Amino acid sequence: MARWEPDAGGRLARAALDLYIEHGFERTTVAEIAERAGLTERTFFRYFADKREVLFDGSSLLERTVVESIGAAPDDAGPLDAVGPAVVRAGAVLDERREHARRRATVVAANQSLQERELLKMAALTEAAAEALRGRGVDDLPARLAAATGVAAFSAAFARWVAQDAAAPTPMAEHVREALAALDGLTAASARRAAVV
Amino acid sequence: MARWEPDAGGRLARAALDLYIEHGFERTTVAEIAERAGLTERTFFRYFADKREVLFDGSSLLERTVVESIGAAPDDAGPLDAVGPAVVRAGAVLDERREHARRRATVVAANQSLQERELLKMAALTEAAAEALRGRGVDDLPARLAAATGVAAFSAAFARWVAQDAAAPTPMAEHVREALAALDGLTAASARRAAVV
DNA sequence: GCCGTTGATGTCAGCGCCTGTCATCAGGAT
DNA sequence: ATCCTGATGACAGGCGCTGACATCAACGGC
Repeated sequence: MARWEPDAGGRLARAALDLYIEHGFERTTVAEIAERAGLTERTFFRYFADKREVLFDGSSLLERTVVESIGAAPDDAGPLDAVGPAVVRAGAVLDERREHARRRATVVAANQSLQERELLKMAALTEAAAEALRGRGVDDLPARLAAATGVAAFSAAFARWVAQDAAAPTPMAEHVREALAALDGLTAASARRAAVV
Repeated sequence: MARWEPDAGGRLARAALDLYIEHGFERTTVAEIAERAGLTERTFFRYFADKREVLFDGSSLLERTVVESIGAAPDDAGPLDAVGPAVVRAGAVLDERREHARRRATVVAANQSLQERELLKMAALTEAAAEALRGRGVDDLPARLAAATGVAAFSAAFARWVAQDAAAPTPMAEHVREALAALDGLTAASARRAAVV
């Protein structure tokens, strides 16, 4: 027989999300989370670096997905052509956990310090994508910019995916494709204008 | 005669930056900052929301510059054509305070929580730019994307501006122009590829 | 000139986040 | 049987940050 109840980290993460939704992030103490999970505050901090990080367990999966997808792009694909499908695949990952992702998003949207942490995760995702592009021989500056552009499309798509309130919501992956298409439209308009002038 | 020494906020901000550089952000307490400024800890928190915010006093100036510049763009300018010059002007603002900006950047680069705050300010800048674009009649999605793209160019330029270590450094505004040019190159390559396929 | 108001600052108490350190103790290895 | 390992608990303490109240020079109306 196991000495302790299994999956302490998972129990903590679930208790935290539930309490953040019930009472709000700031009005929830780490001691309360630990108590609901049947553990102590000290143990919480052995599993998660801080009170915010408990909501960001899945971000490494997004990062892996994007990096692998960039690596799997055809050799002759340009930076943007490698990043686009990668963020679409990342969007599909969120579709698989739609309910959890949306619950989590409502909590994050209600608290500035959580938004900061989310931005840091997006920045890490951007940096990982840029590194994957450099690994394909892309120069530093275009790699940074292509990565940032792709993540911007992902983020804009995420905002709209979360905001929609339909019975049959449009999948996140589709939102990402729309954002990428809008991006194409933007640059095409700019290029046309430059050509005219 | 004034009852107190003038410019309490400025004294606090200078003391904070100096101490963050001397001892590091985490190893500096708010009480130490206040003491150096000849004030108390409680007064520090009357001027700045938290220990990090004291480094981000100038961000509202960047935001105003970008918003005004977008508003001043020709009526027929596309979203990207309005955002590009705006972030170049924002870059010029940093050039005017080069030494301060670089000292500040080294502190921020050394601490994760400061990077989070910086990302939040960049997100606020992005949102302000998007709002300015919507005010020009641009739809929500392209406004978000154009704003994010411009800020991405600004951020990439900033990273390279800070990293350079030359006697006669390239101005930030020039770095921003290069980043915008690289963006054009990226999208042009992608469009060419799309045309071939 | 008196006096009430104003506003920047000080003082104090306290909560919650987070960390370092040591103790505990069931299960596995030798 | 003994030792070791690793997850957990217990405790103390520092620091960030907040609320509440006190202080007191300057200012303005009278």
